[in-house]
Amino acid sequence: MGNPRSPRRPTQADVARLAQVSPSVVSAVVNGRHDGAVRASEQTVQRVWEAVRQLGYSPNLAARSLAGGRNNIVGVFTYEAVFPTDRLSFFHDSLTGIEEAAEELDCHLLLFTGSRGRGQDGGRRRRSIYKDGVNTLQVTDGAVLLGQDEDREELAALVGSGFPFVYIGRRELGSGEMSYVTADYTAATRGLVERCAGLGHRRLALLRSAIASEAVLEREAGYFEACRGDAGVESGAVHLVEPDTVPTELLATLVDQGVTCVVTDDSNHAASVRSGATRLGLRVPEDLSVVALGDFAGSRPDDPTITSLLTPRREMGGQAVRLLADLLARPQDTAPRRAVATCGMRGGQTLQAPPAAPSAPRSR
Amino acid sequence: MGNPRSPRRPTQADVARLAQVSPSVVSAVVNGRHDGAVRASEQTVQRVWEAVRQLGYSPNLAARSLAGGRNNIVGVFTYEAVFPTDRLSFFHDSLTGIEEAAEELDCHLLLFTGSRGRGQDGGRRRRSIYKDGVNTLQVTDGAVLLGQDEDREELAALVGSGFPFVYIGRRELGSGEMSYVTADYTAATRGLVERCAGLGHRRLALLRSAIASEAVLEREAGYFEACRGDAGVESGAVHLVEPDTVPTELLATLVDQGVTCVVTDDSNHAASVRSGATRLGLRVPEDLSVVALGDFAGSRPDDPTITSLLTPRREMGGQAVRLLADLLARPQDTAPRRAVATCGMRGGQTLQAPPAAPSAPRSR
DNA sequence: CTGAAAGCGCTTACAG
DNA sequence: CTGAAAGCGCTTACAG
Repeated sequence: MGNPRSPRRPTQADVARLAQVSPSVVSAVVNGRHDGAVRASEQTVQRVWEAVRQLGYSPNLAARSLAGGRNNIVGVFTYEAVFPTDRLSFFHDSLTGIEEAAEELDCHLLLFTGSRGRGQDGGRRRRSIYKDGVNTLQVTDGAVLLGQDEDREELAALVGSGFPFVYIGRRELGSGEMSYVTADYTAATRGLVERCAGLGHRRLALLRSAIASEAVLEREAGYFEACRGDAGVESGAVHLVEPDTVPTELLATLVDQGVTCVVTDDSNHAASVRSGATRLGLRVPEDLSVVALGDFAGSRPDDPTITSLLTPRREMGGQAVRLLADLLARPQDTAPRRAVATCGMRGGQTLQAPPAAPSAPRSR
Repeated sequence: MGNPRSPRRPTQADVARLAQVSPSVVSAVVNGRHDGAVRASEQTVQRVWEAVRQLGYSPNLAARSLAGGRNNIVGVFTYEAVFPTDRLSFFHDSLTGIEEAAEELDCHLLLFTGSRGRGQDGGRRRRSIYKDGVNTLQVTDGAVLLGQDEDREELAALVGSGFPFVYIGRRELGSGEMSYVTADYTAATRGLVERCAGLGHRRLALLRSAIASEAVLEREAGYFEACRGDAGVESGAVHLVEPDTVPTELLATLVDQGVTCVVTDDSNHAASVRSGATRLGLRVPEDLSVVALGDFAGSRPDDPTITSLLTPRREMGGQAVRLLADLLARPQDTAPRRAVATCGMRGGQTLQAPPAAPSAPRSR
C-alpha cells in the first residue's frame, strides 16, 4: 500500500549529490557491481559508502524490481483457508516444506487471502485465482498451489496463460500439461500390500474412497499390482465407500468371506473399520488387520496407532518450490516440471500375521 | 522475481489502447476509483474491463507501489519460522486471526521467509527486518509483526523510519512509541486470583518466569493488585523460576508455609507443579490448587486439564490487522494505535476450595 | 573510468 | 467527463 510516510527517504540521487558522483556509480557501488560496465576507483567507492551511511540511505525495493525484473516473491494459493480455526491445519506440513525451501532460496511467500472478493449479493465468494478476470497471482514471480478443492477450469486457464506455477499433488487436466509434485502412491501401496501378503494375508479387501482423485486411483493401481503379482494374494476385492462411513455390514460380509486384512484410503477410515471390527467381536490386529494408505482425511486428527503410509507433505512442499525456482530460472524450457516424493511408513499397531497364518511366505 | 516470461506482460497502456481510452482512465477503473478526480461512464468502465480480460492484464506491484499507490499487501514478519517442524505452531492461532481479517479487508499476506540472507561464513543468519541495511518490509503497505524473539533495536529503527506496523503483543521500547495489540493480562489475572481468594485461598504464591516480558510483568501486576485488594488474600509471594523447571523443593517449602494455591505463568509450568505436588504426596486440587495465567509456553502441547487463562491469540491477530488498516487509512494521525483483547478462561480441573476452607468470602 | 538519459509500469495532479 | 505529462527510484545500455 505504498509509502505515505512523511519525511522523504534519501534516494540514490541524494547519495550521488553528497558523494559528488553520478547516480549510476551509486547504483553500481551499492549493488557491488562496480567492476563491470561501471567502474569506480576505490576512493570513489569509499566516498559513496560514506554518503550512504551519512544519509541513512536504503534502496527502494519497488523501484529496484520495477527496473530490474524479479521481486523474489513466490505465491502460495489455496482454495481453502490456510489457517483453519480448529488448529488442525491440513496445510501445515506442506507449508513447513514450502517455508524451508523459500528460506533456502531467499524468497518471500505471498499468501493469497484477499482473493475472494464479494458476490453480487455482497457475500463472500469462494477464493479464486482470477478475480474480475484478472490473474491475481501475477504479482509474484510464480506460485505454488495446493489443496483438495481446486477449480480445474481455472487451472486450465492458468496453464494456458503461461504463468509459472507448480501444484502440490498430481492434477491431470484434459487440456494442457502442468507442473506438479506428487508422491509414489502406487509403489508405496504395492509395497505395503506386499508386506501384508508376506505376513501371510491371502484374502484382502480395499475400501476405496468413492471420490476418485488422482491419488486414490494411484493407490488402487498399486493395490491391484500387488494382488496380481506373485506375493501370494488370493483375493483382492475393492469396495467404494463414502468418507467417514463405518461399513459394519460390509465388514461382516468381508470377514465371512475370509478377508483377514482390510486396506483403506486413510487412517481415519481405518480407525472406523477397527471400531466396526471391535463391534463385531473381532480383535485388531489379532483377528483382523487394518492398514491405511494415507495419514490424513480432513478434519479429524490422525490416529497414530493405525499402521499407515505417510504422505510426504513436507517434502512435497519443498520440492514444489524448487521446481518453481527451476521454472523461473530456465523459462525457455517450457516442459512441465515433475517430481515424486517418497511416502513414509508408520508401523502402528494394526497389522500382524493373520490367525493361523503360514509362518513363511510361500515358496515358489 | 518479476516476470521474465517470454511475451511481455500487458500493461495499462496496452489496455488503454485496446479500450481506446487514456491510461489514467484505466488506472482509475482498475482501482475502482472512477468516481473521484477521474470519471468514466458505465460504458467506458465496461470497455476497460473487457480489454483487461482480453489481454489478461494484471497490475505490476512494483510499479504501483513506486508510484505511491497501495498494493493491498500486508506483511507478516516473524523472527522465528512460521511453520515449525513439530506441527505445534506457536503462531497458528494468531495467523488464523490475521488471515480472517485479511480476507475481510481483501488483502494478501506476505510472509517474509527470505529475510535471513547469509552470514560472512555463508551460513544462515537470523531473520531480520533490515537486510544489508534495507527495510525488507517496504514492499508491503504495512506489516504485522509477531513472535517472542524480537530484536528491539530493529524495532526502534522501524519506528523511527515511520513504516506502518503493528506488533502482536505489547512491546515498550525505550525510544519511540509503537502500535501494538495486547491482552488484558493484568485485569484477567486479578480476576482469576480474586476467584481463587473467593474460593477460600488465603496464602498464594506466584511462580513467575525469570524472563520479564511485558506480559509477565502485567500478570504480576494483576496478581499484586488482587493480593493487596480486599479479596482476602493474606500472603502472596512471588518466586522467579526458570522455564521448564520443576521446583519440587520450592514447592515443598511453599506448602510448609501454608500456601494452598500456586499460580504460574503458563500451563506447562502449572503441569510441572502438579507433577511435583503429586511427588510430594499432595492431591491436586484437593490439597493444592494450581492455576496458570497463560495457555502456552513453547514447544510442548498445552495441557487442557489445567485451570488457566487463555491468551486470545486469534482475536489479537485480527485486531492487529485492523489497527494496521486504520494506520494506513489515516496516515496523518501519527499516534500509535493500541488495542486490548480479552483473555479467555479455561475451567480445567486444578482449582477448587482449599482443604477446610471458609465456605464464604470473609465479610467486612 | 564517468555522466546524461531512457525506461520499467504505475498514480496523480493538472489542463482541457 | 477525458487526455497529456510529470514523476516515483532505480537499472542499464550508451555516449563520452
